[in-house]
Amino acid sequence: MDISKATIQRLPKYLRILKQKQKDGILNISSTAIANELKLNPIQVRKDLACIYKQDGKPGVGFDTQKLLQDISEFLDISESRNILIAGAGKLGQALMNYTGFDNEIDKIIAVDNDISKIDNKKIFNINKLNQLIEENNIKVGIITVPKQVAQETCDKLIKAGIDTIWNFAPTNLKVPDKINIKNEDLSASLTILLNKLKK
Amino acid sequence: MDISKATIQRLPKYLRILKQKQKDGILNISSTAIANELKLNPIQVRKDLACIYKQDGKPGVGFDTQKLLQDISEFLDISESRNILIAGAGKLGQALMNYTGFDNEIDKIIAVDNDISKIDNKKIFNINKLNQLIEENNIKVGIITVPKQVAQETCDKLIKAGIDTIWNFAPTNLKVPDKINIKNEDLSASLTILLNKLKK
DNA sequence: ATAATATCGATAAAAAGATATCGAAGTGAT
DNA sequence: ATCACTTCGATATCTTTTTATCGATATTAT
Repeated sequence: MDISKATIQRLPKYLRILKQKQKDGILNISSTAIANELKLNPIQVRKDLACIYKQDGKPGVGFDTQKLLQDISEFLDISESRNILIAGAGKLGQALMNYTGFDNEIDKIIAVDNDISKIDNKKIFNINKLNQLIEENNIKVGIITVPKQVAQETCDKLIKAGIDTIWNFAPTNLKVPDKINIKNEDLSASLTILLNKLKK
Repeated sequence: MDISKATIQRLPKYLRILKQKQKDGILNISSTAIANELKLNPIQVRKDLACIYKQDGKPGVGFDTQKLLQDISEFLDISESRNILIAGAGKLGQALMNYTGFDNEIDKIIAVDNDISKIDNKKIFNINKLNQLIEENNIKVGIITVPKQVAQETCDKLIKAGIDTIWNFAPTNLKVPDKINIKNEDLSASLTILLNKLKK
């Protein structure tokens, strides 16, 4: 079966809830309970879960918290390359480096910058070591948090160095070859949606 | 006509392109051109635009850059409350304060924090002035960038102070009353989608 | 003037996503 | 043991979103 984009996007949310439940010692959880926490429809939750779990839920009981957690984790666990490079160790770059929500998706996260004062040689490195860092750590995924004026050239450098998946936070639309996987994160678009709800 | 969420989300992207085109002195732009830049379908672009423009595009020519820009700007311009408060002046909070992509959505953006060393009384204020700041600036929209451990209590404070729209960046699912407009920004979910593409 | 090309809007079709229905299975109280 | 309740999965329906088709209009080159 094909798993939809919408579903994939909800999986980390389920995972977060399951971890909390497990911590609380709750052995089983129903689709209704998950749905309530996320303000979703229980049927939707069941359908999502049906795509990935190995063991069915039990009628009247729900899902085994531990096993479901395991199944989602396994699905989300991208073995190929879990190291990430951030280009730009400014406020946003450092915020993402310290972000506590990525524990399921990432092993190691490092940054490069051209401002020498930011370099600590532990997690932030000189940008001239870009190629070396990418190769040594087998990095495939890059996050761009540089100012928009230099975003495109930074992007080009990353691609040249072997990165094939890019998450761009600069407010500009980057152009990449077709084979490159890119997401232009548009905070402005997200805010617009939110404000538009307010309007009504 | 009802305008879809998906459409609203694309409008800021169109706006960004139109601004660039105007800067470049390009008087007309076709749906195809816009679509190419964003890797979208031209039909979709036309349909989106049809929802909001006041003047039609011309067959064979395209849309008047200036007028289209104006129409989208007007649509996105939420007059009611364009001032925003950020709770938490850490790396992420400060990054959002300085984010250059919000020019269309926001007039004024200020932050509060409990760490006195961060307070400059210009854009970052003591959290105990929260109620006063929200009232004086007629703020309706709050962004949460505090650590997840204190996110829920921060959220509650904001709502009590009169905020009715919340954008949460802490990696936790906040609970709010039904009347409150909330978006739990899930960076982890976004990254998951990206990595999942990589997998294939 | 004519033909080739680009573009539009309106309507129709297809695809994706969310929700409803229903029979079956498990739990817990009486 | 029975009954009321919860929950499941499968299938069907409905809604939203995207893409295709088509006739009409403007531009450009010949």
